Amino acid sequence: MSAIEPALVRTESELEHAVSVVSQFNEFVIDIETDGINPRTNALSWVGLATYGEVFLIPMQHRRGRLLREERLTKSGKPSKAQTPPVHKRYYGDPGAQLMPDVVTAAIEPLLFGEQLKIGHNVKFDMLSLAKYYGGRIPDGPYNDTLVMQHVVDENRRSYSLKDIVPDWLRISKDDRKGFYPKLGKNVASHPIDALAKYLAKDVRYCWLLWQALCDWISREDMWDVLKLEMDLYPVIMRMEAAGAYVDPDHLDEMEQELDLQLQTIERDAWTTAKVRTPFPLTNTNMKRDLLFKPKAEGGQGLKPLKLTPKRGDPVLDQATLEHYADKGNKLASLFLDYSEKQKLLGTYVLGLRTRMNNGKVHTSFTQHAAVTGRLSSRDPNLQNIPRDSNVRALFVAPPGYTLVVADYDQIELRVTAHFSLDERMRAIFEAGEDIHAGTYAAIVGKEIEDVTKDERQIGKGLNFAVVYGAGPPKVAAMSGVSVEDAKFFMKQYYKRFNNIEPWKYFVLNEARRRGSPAHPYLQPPYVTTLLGRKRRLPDLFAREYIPLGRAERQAINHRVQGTAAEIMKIAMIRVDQAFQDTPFTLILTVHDEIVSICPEGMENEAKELVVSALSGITLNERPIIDVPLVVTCEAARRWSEAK
DNA sequence: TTCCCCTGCGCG
DNA sequence: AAAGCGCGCAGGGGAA
Repeated sequence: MSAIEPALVRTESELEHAVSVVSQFNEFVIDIETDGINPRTNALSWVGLATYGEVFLIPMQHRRGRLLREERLTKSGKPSKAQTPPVHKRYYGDPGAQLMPDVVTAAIEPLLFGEQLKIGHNVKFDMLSLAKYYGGRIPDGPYNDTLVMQHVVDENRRSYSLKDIVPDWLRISKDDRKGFYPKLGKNVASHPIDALAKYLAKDVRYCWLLWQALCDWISREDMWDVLKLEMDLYPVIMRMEAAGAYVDPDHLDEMEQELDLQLQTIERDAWTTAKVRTPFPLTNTNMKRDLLFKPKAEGGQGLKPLKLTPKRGDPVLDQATLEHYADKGNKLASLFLDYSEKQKLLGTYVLGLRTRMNNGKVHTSFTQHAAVTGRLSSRDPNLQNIPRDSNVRALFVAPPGYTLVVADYDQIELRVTAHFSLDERMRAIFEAGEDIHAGTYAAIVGKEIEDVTKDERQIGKGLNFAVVYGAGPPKVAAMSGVSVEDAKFFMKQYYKRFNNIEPWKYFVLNEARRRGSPAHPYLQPPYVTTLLGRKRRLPDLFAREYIPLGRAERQAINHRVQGTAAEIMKIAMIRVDQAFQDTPFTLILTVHDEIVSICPEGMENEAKELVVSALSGITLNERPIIDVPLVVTCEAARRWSEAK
């Protein structure tokens, strides 16, 4: 490929030209640079655009021109001729004429808010950052995110950064990669304007080429339905991230103080127990190690290390070790354990939330490229693993004047299983609207569902988990509270009674293997699909050893079920978003089989009705999406913890 | 200092 | 014979 000559857009007429060229095409790549990673607070510093054969780079208020001269200083401050003195001073030229961000954002508005396809690598970040310049308006679709596209065609990659993907596409050898995509520091403003232009030109140009290659590949893989769902969901996710989740600030303060106090108490208690003269923080691992494992004569507890670190031979201080000695009655070990538990609650959830708060809200990122099955994931902060029975969930509240509306699917994965397996007995339980776990137990022992006890229902639950996750007798036994022998018996009965489940599993696995080539398990891997055709490629379905083989088989079955459930929820989210247009209702969170919205106080019933019908009335080709009823529970609550 | 891997634990 | 899927984050430990 020929070298890219970055044409900098510095004047209004150049800007007008750039926009008019880009607007002639149906699609374009956009990539922006900012001074920070928080889209709600960062400032725009560069816009890069690419389309058929064209690249435009628009710097704004970039202060460093070309690098004129480097001065190397010794520590004493004197100029030095030595080869690599540690301190540099650099002199830069005039960066030249540039446009103001307001002028640029106004000019590109028709590109963003028009009908053209907007392409970018994680373009969500760019749009959320730009929304500030349009009074918070987030450009609606159509979008193509090359990050999501890459994940659709190859879900098993470790990295999805442009820097790692593009060289694969262009077949750049390992040795040439460093020079091919030079690493620029995070701080955009610190680089000379020409260096940054060169870098950004590569980014937008390669993103454009990547998009073209990915379009072909998605066609080849026949996965446009999957991509369409992801890209229809894209603006919905952006709106959710922008809306954010409200956190009760007073409650957060209270919890922080309470945990602080508890930590201090534990710390003081530990100092007394250890009989130390000088207080030390209970985060100090070396100190804790000494106190537990040094002989009593040296002020320690004289415990025997359970295992040692491989390199230095220090005693390991992990949870298992601490628990071992805490169980034996060592007070210090149990105090250390208590401390780390509270520390985790305080650090991960309380302070973790606090540092990410913005005007009373936290704005998570939902990623579409993290889960191999196609589930969404949530990060920075992760709002999908908030503890259920601690007080943390109660921190999430509706804003003043609003109520939370929380809806979730009942047993969606088992309903999907019933749909795919065509198991009549399993479907009958759902058709009759009965409790699946109790119904499962009743079916295998042949008793009435009304007579199933709580303990027996637990056995049914364990068996149902075993179906979806592929758990073996020991796990089923542990979950059901029965012996391994009994678990084996129940499982055997289960597959006898629900007699289509096992054949269905074998069918899915055989179908997957037929799609692959045993001779080339990586070039042409076996794969399983979801309802819409999302693939999970599993080379290990051809493994000869039973551990990886067994794992791959469990992953295969689980993919079809979990991935399809995820698709149903994604369609539901799009429908909720549509139903919420021109209403005061807002979708704010999703946790796999649950969605959380807010609505003005007093409008709960209307909101609930919209949500329930959006979730339960999903069709595909004018038929219900699965042949098993979708049951939704929905309730209004002041705090997230108060729902269900 | 920064990055990577591992373990443990929170959720569905 | 043995057999739990999918995530993200914090902390420990080691490598660069």
